[in-house]
Amino acid sequence: MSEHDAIDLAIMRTLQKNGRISNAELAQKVGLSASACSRRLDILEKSGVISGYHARLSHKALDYKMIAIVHISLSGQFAKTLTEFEAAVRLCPNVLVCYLMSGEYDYILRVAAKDLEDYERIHRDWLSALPHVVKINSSFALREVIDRPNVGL
Amino acid sequence: MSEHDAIDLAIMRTLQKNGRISNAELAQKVGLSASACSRRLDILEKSGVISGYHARLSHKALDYKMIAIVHISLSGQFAKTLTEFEAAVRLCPNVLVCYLMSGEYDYILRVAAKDLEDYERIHRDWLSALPHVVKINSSFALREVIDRPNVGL
DNA sequence: TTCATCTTCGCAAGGACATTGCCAAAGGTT
DNA sequence: AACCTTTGGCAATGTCCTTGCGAAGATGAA
Repeated sequence: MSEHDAIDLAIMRTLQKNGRISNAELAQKVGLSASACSRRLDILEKSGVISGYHARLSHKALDYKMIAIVHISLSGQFAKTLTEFEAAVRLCPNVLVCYLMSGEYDYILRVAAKDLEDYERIHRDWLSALPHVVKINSSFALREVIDRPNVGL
Repeated sequence: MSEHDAIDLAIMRTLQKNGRISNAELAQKVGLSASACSRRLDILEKSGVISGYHARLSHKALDYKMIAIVHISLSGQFAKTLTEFEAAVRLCPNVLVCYLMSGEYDYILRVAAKDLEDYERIHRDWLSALPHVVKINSSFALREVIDRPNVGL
């Protein structure tokens, strides 16, 4: 594992805000020559510190206006049970986030839907069909207060 | 407001998966010449359909290995109460996501911490200090099963 | 239908950019 | 001091991005 100095952090911070900046401009912002900057960026990408770049699309354009938080309990905590559940949940394209959790519920999901009707379909065709589920609890987001891609550096 | 055809959708889908792809490669993937692709992309960006590009940083690589899901209840649902809470929570850099919710709890937060000790600090210095909070419930992620930036188109 | 108009494409060119090799400077170790 | 490792800058070459221009297709009115 490598150490990250101030320049690496500046590269990450800059690319977090503008992931499609040119290498030349990036180099200028962090105070390096283009070649040195390109090499450092290459290391950050290949080591997995920067795991990808993604366009952020306007919610309006995609019509996914509804976010649901879904708490799910399974019938047991056996490895096979968890594995089968996770394999199934990965197939649902509307599930943005899924965590195995400590506490009252086994999994927490963040699900995107176009509207309530769409969510009803997702719930019926996907969530209810997940294996080993004994309890599903859906809550709906009324407002998105924060949605940061990463921790503020 | 413009309509989006299959090519526009292909551009969005591609850039969602790889936001730093070159325009030449993007053009090839969607079946356009580089110039036509560049012009369409320009329109998508300037119209706000694509609102930005962001590098995705590995939380683990940055030593943020711990994700907590925090459920919070406030003392009331008055507009002033919500506004003050939201203004305060926005200041905490460790809060990645915050939704105002329907259901049992008022807010759900996703918080990144380096370790349990770090989370204890965040809880003490930030979360406990949020105004109008009457109940905080923290759960910890044991495993990240899915973390997608956007809905699969 | 026919013509005018608007849109969007592909092609070409020149200007910008990314990458690689090579060498020098800085820092650490024996 | 001598050596080794790391990392930056410069230069060159190949690639890429952008813009102007003309052509093809779509749209609408006479």
